[in-house]
Amino acid sequence: MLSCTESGKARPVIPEFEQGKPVAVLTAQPIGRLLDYRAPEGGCATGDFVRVPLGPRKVVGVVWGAGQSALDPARLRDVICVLDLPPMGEAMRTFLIRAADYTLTPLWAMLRLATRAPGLAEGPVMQKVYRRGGAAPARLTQARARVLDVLEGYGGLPVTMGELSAQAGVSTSVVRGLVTAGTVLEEDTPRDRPYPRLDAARPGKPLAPDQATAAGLLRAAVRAGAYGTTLLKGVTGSGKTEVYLEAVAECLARGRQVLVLLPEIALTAEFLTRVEDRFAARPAEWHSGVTMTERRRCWRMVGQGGAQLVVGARSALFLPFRDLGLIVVDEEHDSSYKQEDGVLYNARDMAVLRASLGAAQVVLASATPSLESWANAEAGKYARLNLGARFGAGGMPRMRAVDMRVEAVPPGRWISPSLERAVGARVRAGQQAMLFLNRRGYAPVTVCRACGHQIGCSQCDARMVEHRFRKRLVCHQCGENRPVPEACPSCGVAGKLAALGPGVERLAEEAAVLFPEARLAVLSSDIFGSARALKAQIEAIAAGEADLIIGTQLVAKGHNFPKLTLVGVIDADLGLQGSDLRAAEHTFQLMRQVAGRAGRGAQKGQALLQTWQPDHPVIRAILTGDEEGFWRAEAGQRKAAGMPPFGRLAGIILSAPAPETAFDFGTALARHDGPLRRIGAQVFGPAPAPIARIRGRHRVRLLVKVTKGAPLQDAIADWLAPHTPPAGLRLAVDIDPQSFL
DNA sequence: TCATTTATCACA
DNA sequence: GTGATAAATGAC
Repeated sequence: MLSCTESGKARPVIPEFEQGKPVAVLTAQPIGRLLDYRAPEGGCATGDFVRVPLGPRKVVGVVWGAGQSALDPARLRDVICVLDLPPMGEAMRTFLIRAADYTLTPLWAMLRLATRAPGLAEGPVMQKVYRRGGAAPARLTQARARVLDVLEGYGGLPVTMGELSAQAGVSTSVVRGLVTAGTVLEEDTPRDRPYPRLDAARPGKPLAPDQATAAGLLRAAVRAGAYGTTLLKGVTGSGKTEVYLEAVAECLARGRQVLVLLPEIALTAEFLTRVEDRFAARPAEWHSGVTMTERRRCWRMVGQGGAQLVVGARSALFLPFRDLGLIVVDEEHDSSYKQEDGVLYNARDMAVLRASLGAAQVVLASATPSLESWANAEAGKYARLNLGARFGAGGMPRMRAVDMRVEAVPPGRWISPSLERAVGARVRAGQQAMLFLNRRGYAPVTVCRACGHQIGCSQCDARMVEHRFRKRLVCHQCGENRPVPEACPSCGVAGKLAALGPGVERLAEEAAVLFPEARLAVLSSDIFGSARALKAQIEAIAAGEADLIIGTQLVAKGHNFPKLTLVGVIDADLGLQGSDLRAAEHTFQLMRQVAGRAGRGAQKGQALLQTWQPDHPVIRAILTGDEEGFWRAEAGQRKAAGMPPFGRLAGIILSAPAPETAFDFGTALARHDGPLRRIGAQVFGPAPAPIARIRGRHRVRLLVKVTKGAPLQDAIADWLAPHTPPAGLRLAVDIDPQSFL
């Protein structure tokens, strides 16, 4: 049904824009301006979702204000109708405008993020449901009795035809017959049903004293009903989740909505169960994995107030919340909060923006906060709460470096004798051990021993990584893959290709030889086809169905393995190398998290870090656990260099099929840097972007660096405005880039 | 985004 | 000139 339905919702008697008056409409189409239409019958108002004609098509838009075009109003086309959706409020419109300005993204692209749900233009879809009626059946056959039994089991709740007939094991005609007889009632209900109420009054788990204090402060902040951001820092296992669930409870009790952002879909399942335990019902879910129907339900219910709590990925920030009182950003340091394709935004920063416009609270939770958040807390912009105590006898694991310079590790092997002994001991004692290596596949490099050629990707500049499990060479940048060749593609000599360096698959091979009696489990994102398979594997491991876990990055994220007592980091130096300023921060966070996996149960955990540079400041900070010292040292270095968070950066990424196109345009931009110099900004580049070639497109990057507080976005807009990119060249501005040289 | 218009090019 | 195809354009 395509009609714009009337749900009988009362519209004001005198509309803001009466029929025929010109109104400006924003659509999600790539048009750099608002389009004017005439208000429809019954009029419309600012914020209304409308359906408008655009060329030969009909699209969804939002009334943005009074018409402004110089066109003769009589020649404007009519708004087709006002959609039966709650209008977009002032706060949400401001949020979209401010987010667009901040990220230098066109407003229409922001609206697209905010309307990414199917069937917005459609009226509520109805569904037939059945329940027990009054009249007794004239004839009670066996089949009919089974239907009534099933209905009895639902205790008066309505059931769908599909469910009813399947459960009773009868055909639909049996139910039909009962409907005609009046024994079963048929009713229409909207398909998009509200989510079950969460019981905010339900008491939570008992809290340790420091948890209770933190929870109390968060509750008070929520109760105040004003904007504020709190950095909730607590080591792994310190009970951060319980603490912020108290703030969630407070917010729900006050009748305001809550959004909890998680960095990974894989983490939602576990979190949903925790919410169910705490509030006796499951919340709404929003991420790329949910079905279209569920998406529509979620979007609509969030807007109507039929969803109190949404658990989701970063894009959930753009849902049409009616009254959002609290946003929790869990694992706030996680780099996946930064969208790196399409609209470039950082969900953590956008959460703060949205909250500040809607008098909401933000809780940034992490064991290893980002330097940005740490600095904001130091500067007094964010409140800061620390959770120290840790449940169980564990405590933070004992950490020790394994100095690879003195260990005798034969070539082609990566597990040092010290680590081997430690793992062997744990496995024999019936405990779990984990080997961590942040490299997927079998070997990162495949080289020809005859000519020295390294097999690279034909589309990117990356090297192809051998995946022996899949018997293919895979490019980790673009996903291109092909079978492992017999002969070298460069010199044609057969049988001389050799795998260099370790990947998790190869590590698993080595471990299988060293610990033949141990049950191995390899956790790598590319081995599992689906999130469900991965989840099943994680649960099996947690239940103790493996002795030795070998994993990548994936294992560092919030999974709980109670029997795990030893973590061995194969190459702690990975990530320290290279000139990325954030490398130290990332390594620190990753190692601390991995180490935090060990000993969450009753056993004391241990972490061994294999390193070639045990004196490196980051490694030392990890080992001594001197976090504050690490942050302070890192902050000092950044400050001295004028780098984020003490200075600001923007990346300009130019991509084109031919490298010269991008380079020439970049050079032209760099030469005309007047608007940037006016605010004291410097331009660096053009240089090949961190990923210099993706899917056949060459990427070049310029970096703009400026002191904090300068009007960076305005200057960049002025700077870019006079330059028209040549055909085939794409330009993207990345404010606050995640990685910089 | 997408349908339509306009420019471009190889070839007769 | 013809037709096919690629690039450019405008949408109220």
